[in-house]
Amino acid sequence: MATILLIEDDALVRRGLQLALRRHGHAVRTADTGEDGLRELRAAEPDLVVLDVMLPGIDGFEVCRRVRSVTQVPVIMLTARGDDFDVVEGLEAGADDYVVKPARPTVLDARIRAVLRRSTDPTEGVRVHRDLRIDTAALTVSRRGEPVPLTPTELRLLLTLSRTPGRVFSRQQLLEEVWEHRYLGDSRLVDNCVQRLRVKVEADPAAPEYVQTVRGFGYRFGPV
Amino acid sequence: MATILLIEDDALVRRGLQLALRRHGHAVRTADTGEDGLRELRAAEPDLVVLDVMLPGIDGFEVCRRVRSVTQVPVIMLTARGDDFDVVEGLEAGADDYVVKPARPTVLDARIRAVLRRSTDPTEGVRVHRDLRIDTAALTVSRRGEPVPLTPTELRLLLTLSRTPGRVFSRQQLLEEVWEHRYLGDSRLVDNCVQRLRVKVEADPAAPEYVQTVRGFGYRFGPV
DNA sequence: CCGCTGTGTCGCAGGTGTGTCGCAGCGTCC
DNA sequence: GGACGCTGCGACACACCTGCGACACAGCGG
Repeated sequence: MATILLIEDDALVRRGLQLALRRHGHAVRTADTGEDGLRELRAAEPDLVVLDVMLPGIDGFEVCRRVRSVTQVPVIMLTARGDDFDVVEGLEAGADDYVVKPARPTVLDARIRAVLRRSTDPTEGVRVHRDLRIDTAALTVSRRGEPVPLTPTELRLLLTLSRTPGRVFSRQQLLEEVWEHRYLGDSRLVDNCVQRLRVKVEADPAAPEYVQTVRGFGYRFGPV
Repeated sequence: MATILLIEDDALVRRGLQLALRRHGHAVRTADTGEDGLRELRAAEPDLVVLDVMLPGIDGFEVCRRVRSVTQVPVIMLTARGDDFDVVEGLEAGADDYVVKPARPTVLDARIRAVLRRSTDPTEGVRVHRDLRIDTAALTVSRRGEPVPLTPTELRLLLTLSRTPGRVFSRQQLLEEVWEHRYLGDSRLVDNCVQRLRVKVEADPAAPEYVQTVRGFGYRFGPV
C-alpha cells in the first residue's frame, strides 16, 4: 500500500501500531525520537508520517515543522486525550490530520487512507519553476506557456528530479526510481535520457538551468 | 443555508465577512492562504468558495484553477477596486462570478444566492466541453446538439475520465473504476473501449480532441 | 603538458506500446 | 426462438521510444 514512518516513543504503542498497520498492508518504518525520525525520513522517504505529539527531546510540533521544511510528505499527529493539544498549532505546524490516542488501528488506517487520497491528488499539483510548469496530474510540461512533448521515460525522470528540487540524485538512484530496477548494467542510460530531456526542456542545453550535472555524483533539479 | 469557504488573508475583512455571512444564515469556514484554503476545501467540502484575488503565496487565480481541478464547487472571486483584475482571466480560471471590494454583505449574499441557484439548477450535473455536452444526471451525451448513443461501458468510461478533466488515468485505475474489478492479464480491454468511444465522440478519432492518449501512462479527458 | 576519469553527443536496431480489425460468447428484446 | 448489439479477447501492424555502443570532449590531478 504505502510506506509509513511511525515516530512514537512508547515501545508498546509503537509495536502495536506497527503490526496493525502492517496487517493493513502498509510498509512501516519506526523511530522512537524526533531526531531518529528525521534521519529515517531522509533514509526511507515514506509516503506518510505518523507522529506522536509527546516525544522526548524535540516535540512533535517541532518535528512536524522540520519535516515540512524538508518535504511535502503528509503528516498525521497522534495525541493522547488530555494532552493540551492545540489543533490549530498542529495544523499550523503543517500536520494534515490528527488522531486521538488510544488510536484504534482501523480508525488510524482510515485516516491514513483519507490523507493519502487527498495528498496524492494534490501532490498531483502543479509545480512551477521559473519558466517551467510541470502538471503532475495531467502529466504535462510547458515552458513559457508552450507545451513540451516528453516521452514517458523523460517525463518520469523530470518528475523524479523535480519532486525534490536541489537534491542530488545518483545515477543508481535514478535507475531505481525511474527505471524501477529493470536495469542493472551501467551504460550511459541515465546520461542519455538527461540529454534528451535537456534538449526539450532547456533553453540552452549546454548551460542547463533545470537539470544540472553534479560531477562525480549525479544530477540535480535546478533552480532552488 | 449553505457551507461557504472564505479564503481571505486580511484578518479584518475575513472576520467581517464571516460574521455577515453567518447572519445571512450560512455556515462559514475560513482560510487565510491559498494552501490553507485548498486544505479546507478537501476537509469541509463547502457548497461555495469565496476567494480573494490578492493572496500571499499562490494567488487567487491559481487557487481557483486548483479548486477547479479537484471539484466543481462554484467560486466567487473578491477583487479590490483598483486591482488589475482581469475578468476574463478570472472566468477562465473557472470563477463563476466576482464581487468588487469593499463588498457590502448584502451584495455578496445576493451573488452567493444567485450562483447557488444557478449551480443547483437543471444545469446541475451537466459538463460542457467544447462541442461535447455530458449530462451526468440524465446520463446522456450530445455533440453539437446531436445525441450520441453510448453503451453503458463507454458511458462509464467517459464519465470517469470527464469527472477530472486533464488528469491522467492509468489503465489499472480505469479498470478499477469503470469495470470495478481487477484484471490480472493485460488485454487490450481499456484500449478497445477507448477506441469505440472515440469513434462515437470524436470528430476525427485519429486526432482525438476529448479522449487523449498519454503514451506510457494512460488516458486523459482533453480539452484542458 | 599529458593522461585519465567522467560526461556530452550521435546514430542505429530492436523492442515496447498503442491503434485497428475481426470474431465469438452472451444477454436482451422482440 | 431468432436477431441484434454489447463486450471481452486475440492477432497483427506500425510508429516511436529506448537502450546501447562508439567516440569526442572537458575537468582534474600529477
